[in-house]
Amino acid sequence: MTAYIDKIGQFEGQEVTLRGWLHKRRSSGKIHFLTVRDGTGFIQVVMSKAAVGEETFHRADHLGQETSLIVEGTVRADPRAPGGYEIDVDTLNVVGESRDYPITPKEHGVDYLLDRRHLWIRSPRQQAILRIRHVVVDAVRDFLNSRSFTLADTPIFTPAACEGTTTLFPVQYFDNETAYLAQSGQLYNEANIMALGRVYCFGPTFRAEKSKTRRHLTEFWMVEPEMAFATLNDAIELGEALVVAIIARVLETRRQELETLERDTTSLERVQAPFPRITYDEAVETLKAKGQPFKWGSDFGGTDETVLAEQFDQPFAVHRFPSALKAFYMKPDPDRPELSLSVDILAPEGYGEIIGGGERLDDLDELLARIKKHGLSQKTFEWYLDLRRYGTVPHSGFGMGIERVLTWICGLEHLREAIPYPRTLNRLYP
RNA sequence: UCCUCAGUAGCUCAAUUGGCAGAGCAUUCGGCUGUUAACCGAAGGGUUGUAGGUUCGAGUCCUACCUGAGGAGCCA
Repeated sequence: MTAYIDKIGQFEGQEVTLRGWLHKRRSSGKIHFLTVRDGTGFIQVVMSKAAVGEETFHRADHLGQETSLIVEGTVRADPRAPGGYEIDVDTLNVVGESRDYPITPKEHGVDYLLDRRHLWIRSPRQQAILRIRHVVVDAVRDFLNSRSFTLADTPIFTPAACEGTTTLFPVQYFDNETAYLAQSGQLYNEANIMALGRVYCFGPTFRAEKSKTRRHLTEFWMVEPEMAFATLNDAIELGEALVVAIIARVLETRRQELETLERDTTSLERVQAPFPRITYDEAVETLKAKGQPFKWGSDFGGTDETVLAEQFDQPFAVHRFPSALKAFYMKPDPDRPELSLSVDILAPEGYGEIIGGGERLDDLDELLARIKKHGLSQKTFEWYLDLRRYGTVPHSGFGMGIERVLTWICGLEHLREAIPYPRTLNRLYP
């Protein structure tokens, strides 16, 4: 009977076949302790010379870390085992040898590990992160699907900048025209809601910023919901509910992984809607009161975000940023046109911005003026302008960075651990 | 692009004021029937990132370059 470690308790007292990899080996003269992992968990396999005989026992003398193997043995409950069970082995077969595995139980540097990311993901900590990532993605999709959102994927090759400010990756392939890798599905989402009402796109996003910080990747995953007939407030409420749903699902199903990561979950337990909300103006006042040198009209730096986050013990929303700070499609506040109907949701504990969005400009003439003012080509945006010509409606949405959310949930030091194969300024391998 | 820091054994690091280049882990060999970062004993393992310079003598000081990290700007 083939068994998997996460469900091994069902087989107590029974003979099972376990297929996996040798994680670690400890040995005495007449007993081997093999920690085996099979992709679902870790378990200690005990091999005594008396039970298996001289030949099998000596075959296990030199098993290297990460040797793939098939063991047959009896499941036994043991209070000494971290998972509650051990396996007393009868037979052991090596599937693939492994000599001089480069990632040892000792600590390694970041660059060394990233060069071996294809192996690093085998370690317990990285497995835990990737499992939680899966649950986050799953929770996002379930949440949006259950609220009548339709997944409508947006293109990766795009003809121009969605947001003029950031840098794009050019691709030379299409005749007479440079294509760029998408940095947002935003504009296409706006077309899609006019067909489907509520939509989201969920895929990789590319930013050619020369960012060298623990908060940036050049390729990252973003979910972007967009709603027709929706205000800034609707977008904030959706964002809150989404974050709450993700945290609840992770706490519900991935306790063990959070423990592996030694994540103190008390701050996650506190997360509930509604989040504290402050205006940009209030945020500036707070920063000044806390002695930060900050001028109205500039964007928050990393330190500013941390100082603001210290005021709250859960995620919080900052809304109504100056229009000059935000993309051309952001709708101005009717009461104060110098402000935009925009929102950022920031994670607590200094993890920074996880959501950015707002209400979109739905008036044709105003949008035309913005495009001119930003020096963008009207021709490129004709299709986007059509959305204002044929039955425009107020609409809102946001983007949420999956790795940023995961970094916060897992309490990671670096964003690059939150994605299987991180792409940063200087990294394209493996 | 700018600022700061780092680069020594396969890995993580040490090396006092410029004076014999070392430890732990990993590997190999030996020992051990309850280990779980196992332990005990032994062995092998080095062009100190690269190229110059100062000096009787450079891992250490100087110059340039390479690579990486953290941060700024920008953003999710």
